[in-house]
Amino acid sequence: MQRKSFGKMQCPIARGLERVGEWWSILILRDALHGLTRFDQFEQSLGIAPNMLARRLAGLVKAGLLERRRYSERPPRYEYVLTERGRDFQPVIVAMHAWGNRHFAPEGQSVLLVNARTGEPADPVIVDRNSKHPLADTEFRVAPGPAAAERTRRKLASSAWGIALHPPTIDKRGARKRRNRA
Amino acid sequence: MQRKSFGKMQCPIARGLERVGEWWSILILRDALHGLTRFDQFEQSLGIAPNMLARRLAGLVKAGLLERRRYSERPPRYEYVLTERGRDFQPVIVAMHAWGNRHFAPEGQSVLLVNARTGEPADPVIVDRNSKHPLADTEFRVAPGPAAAERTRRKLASSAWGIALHPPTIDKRGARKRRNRA
DNA sequence: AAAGTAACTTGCATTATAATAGTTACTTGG
DNA sequence: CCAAGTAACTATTATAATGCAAGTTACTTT
Repeated sequence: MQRKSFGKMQCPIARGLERVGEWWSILILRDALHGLTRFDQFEQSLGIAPNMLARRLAGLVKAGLLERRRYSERPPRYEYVLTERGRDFQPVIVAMHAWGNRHFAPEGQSVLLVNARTGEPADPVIVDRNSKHPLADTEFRVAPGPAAAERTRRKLASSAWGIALHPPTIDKRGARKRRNRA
Repeated sequence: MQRKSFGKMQCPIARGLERVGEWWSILILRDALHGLTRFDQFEQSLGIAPNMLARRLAGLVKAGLLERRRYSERPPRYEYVLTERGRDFQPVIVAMHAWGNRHFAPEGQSVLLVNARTGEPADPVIVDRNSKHPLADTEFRVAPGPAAAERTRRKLASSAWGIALHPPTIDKRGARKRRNRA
């Protein structure tokens, strides 16, 4: 069956995933952000089959994250360089990096983010650019924007949507009378 | 063919993707972070087929991002609540949100992140917790950590790895003599 | 002239995803 | 007390996505 498309949902996360949500895509972007540009560099770094790599690179080019450009006329040779859109993906990579290190590195960290000058390890947090407050917990929530459709507004209005971390989900039915037992 | 596993790579991003990199998983986490907990809530919100949802929820439980717990004995009913590991995924969601809004909302933003008190729109940036400097450009780079294997060290040592944004990829071959033309 | 390199494409097997329908175990309304 | 409803799934069957291996093109190097 054809994979269901996220592209027509209004959610920006869904729209983004439509472009980078396939297997390999994010790892390719990781390598591109680390400076790789050539087909065989990606191939070696990832251990990916060439047909898959070709397909993913074409997809990322089509989505506007990479630009395919010829760096040699004869023989024809191409490289893949990040566009602004691709470079803007960096915060996602950094956030993934931090999360992965925190939760899936039981033997200790293998790849660190460090300050380029001092060499000291960095500890990435997301903050609001203006208030400088960390974007966590209950301080921030999602709200319908100017382009939100009616359906989107209803959805945002419904549940306890406050980027609710662990809302108390006590259900009446569970606690209620359990008469006909035995 | 069995999908190639990222779980044994040392990269924290790859390890994370092993857990959340499949179609739907990140959208499920988005909804969970917004307070959804029940099977049918996810089903409606996402428009996902129930078999897919069941598989993904089971996967996220197994990966330790969600906890499946009974909230009603008779009839047996279950809800899915985020674990700490799942809640820690929030920065990735927020970063994706910002990126998606910036690049894939040509009609204007539909879902905004706002300050819960003031209602003002937030502008998420990743900074280093200590230095407060934005983790972008050339200020930060990746480095091998204490648990890095030899292979990982070599890989990190090779390319221009500085989270290089747009390194000048001038190739000698392209510029070099093109003798036997015509 | 043979081997190497870069960037792919083709063919075919195996998995994953999806829509739909069915199942279990109750609760509720009339 | 019986039909309809609700919550949380499983089973079936189709189409697409993924993967490995091998082949191709067009040169460059030894």
